[in-house]
Amino acid sequence: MTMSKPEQRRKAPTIHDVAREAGVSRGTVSRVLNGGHYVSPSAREAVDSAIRRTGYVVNRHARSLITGRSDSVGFLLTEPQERFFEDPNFNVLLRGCTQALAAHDIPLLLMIAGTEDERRRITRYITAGHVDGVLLVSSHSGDPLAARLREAGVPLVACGKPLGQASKVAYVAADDRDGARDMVRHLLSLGRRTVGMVTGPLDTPGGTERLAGYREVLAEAGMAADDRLVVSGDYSRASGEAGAAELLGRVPDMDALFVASDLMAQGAVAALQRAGRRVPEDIAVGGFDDSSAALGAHPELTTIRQPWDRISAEMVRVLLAQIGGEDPAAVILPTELVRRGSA
Amino acid sequence: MTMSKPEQRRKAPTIHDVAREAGVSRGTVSRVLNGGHYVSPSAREAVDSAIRRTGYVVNRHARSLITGRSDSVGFLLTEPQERFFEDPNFNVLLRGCTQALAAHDIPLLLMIAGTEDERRRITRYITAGHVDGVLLVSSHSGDPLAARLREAGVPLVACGKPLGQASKVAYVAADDRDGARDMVRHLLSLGRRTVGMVTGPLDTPGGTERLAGYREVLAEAGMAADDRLVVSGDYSRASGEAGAAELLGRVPDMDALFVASDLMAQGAVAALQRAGRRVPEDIAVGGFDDSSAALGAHPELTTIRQPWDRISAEMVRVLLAQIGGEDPAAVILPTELVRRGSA
DNA sequence: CTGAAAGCGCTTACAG
DNA sequence: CTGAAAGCGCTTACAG
Repeated sequence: MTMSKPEQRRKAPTIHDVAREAGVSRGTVSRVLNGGHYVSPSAREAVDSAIRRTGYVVNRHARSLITGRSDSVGFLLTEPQERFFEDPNFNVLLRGCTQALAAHDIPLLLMIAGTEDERRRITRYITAGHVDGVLLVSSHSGDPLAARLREAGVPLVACGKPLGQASKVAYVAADDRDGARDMVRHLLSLGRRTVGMVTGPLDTPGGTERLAGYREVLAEAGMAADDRLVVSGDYSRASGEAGAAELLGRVPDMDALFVASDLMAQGAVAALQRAGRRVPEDIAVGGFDDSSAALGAHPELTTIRQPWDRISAEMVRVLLAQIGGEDPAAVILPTELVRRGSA
Repeated sequence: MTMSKPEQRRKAPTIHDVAREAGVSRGTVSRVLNGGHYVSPSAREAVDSAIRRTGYVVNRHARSLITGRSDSVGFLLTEPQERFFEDPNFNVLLRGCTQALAAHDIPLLLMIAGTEDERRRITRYITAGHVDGVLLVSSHSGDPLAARLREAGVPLVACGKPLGQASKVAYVAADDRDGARDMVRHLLSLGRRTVGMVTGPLDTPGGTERLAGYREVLAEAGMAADDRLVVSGDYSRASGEAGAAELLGRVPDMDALFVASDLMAQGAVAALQRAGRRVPEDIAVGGFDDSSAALGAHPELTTIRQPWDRISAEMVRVLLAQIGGEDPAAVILPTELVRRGSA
């Protein structure tokens, strides 16, 4: 009559077992669990030891039921999924947020809102209080979800400045404009004089700000703005290829190209090489992100590093602060030029 | 005296409000919520309507407290993180699992166990019952986490066959060996005669099975096994580059190369080209995965498609079945040859 | 500093 | 089919 199955999940010890073991009341155990205020050193010690002996782990459901908090956070993706999941930045951000939350013992719930149906379901889930706050990844403006969640009073922090929003949404972003300036200055410092650009989507901050930085530096340098040198992409590799080919057709003597993401730049390099141009000899190419795509290009990309580790850490910090009652805040982080083979 | 802040989170309606509104008892509302058994049509209708009017959403914490289930699932990554987050397959798998679970209204908790500390914390969290089951992504054998969770009786399904485990672990995998056979046959059908291979890590099923398939086909074709033609990688792009360079040094007249992942194959193509070889004219290259890395290579990779959509859907199905009391099951899914420019 | 007690919002036998 | 009641495991005023 031995058990042949894997060990049954035994009934877990409760606060009651710990209290009995420690010779105190359940209230005292709870106080120890919640910061140890108003507990004598001896009681605290007895409880700590009883917790170790019993292997007690708090039942989060019971706790949440009474506190009204879930002690969990949602990571919400509202971009059309294909693009984001193709984007190497996404992984870094997701990992960073997961680990920053883990340090606070807070689980991350991954939510993907691609369709209107999913948006509805997720909105209901979130506003029902199943998460305490939301890390929002959605670079496009006019996202209805952000507005709905704001109205419902859900603590929220966006990755990148939400363009269309009332200014009250907290966000964390790299300094896109400054990064773009650094890259274009670098291209000019190489002696290049005809600098094209493939932008990101112009309804995103990365799209408009990086373009603005590009224009500022050209203006500083006394170069006339030339719209033929600018084309828009959508952050996909394919749009980088198409954009570079288009520009080459318009301005064959272009000798430098600033591409607003590494993945697009990877595509751009391939298109330029296919057209017989050598990178960087004939045309220097600068990317943006310093994502893994920068190493997948040949030559490897000179690019602008976005500090994703810090971005994710700050997103979590700002969100937890809001959950704790502080006001929304905006955080802008500096970028850095990374030189490799392409420019 | 108007409110200037975003709308306060009002107190959510409870089952009690619904009962009052519908003119029934709380027990009846609960029965409607849990499948509607033993409820008269009229009562059910009254409850449904009351739920709509009040905007009631069940409080999952209260439910979980009594049912003992969390109605959530963990997605656990135990690979050293760098490699996985570099792997484009990961995104597809994670998205697929999230969406398959969402269809059941079950949230996915993302867990990353890179260090021993994290492993301990996560084990405690899971065995405390905070998730009902675990989707495990860990290609290496001898992962202590899988064993610990099995012993604790936690429903579990692995992505890929767990090599070192007792046979009792459920898993879902593509048919690695068969896919490798298809690729090598394809290379031979092109008239190539000196076929090298860069394998995956040999403590993973993808590593050993794809190598076994390669050897089988060469043996079938009556070709002598030649260890100089085989080198091991670790699924990183860099290891693909190094592997291809190494093989070229050993066997300069190699005219085909099978690489056990697209990301490694991307690196291999770059290394071959750097060595002055044309792909596919001088040397045909076949990858494995049909991940986004296949499109990032130039030429684009001929590869073996792993059916990630089906893999993730099956992982979720098998896990939910286990949570529902069924025995662990293994599912093997067929692969498919995808022809592109590299072979 | 500590204990006894109320209560969070549900589900589920138990009677009827 | 339905209601009244117990109870899941916690936290938090309230007295002392």
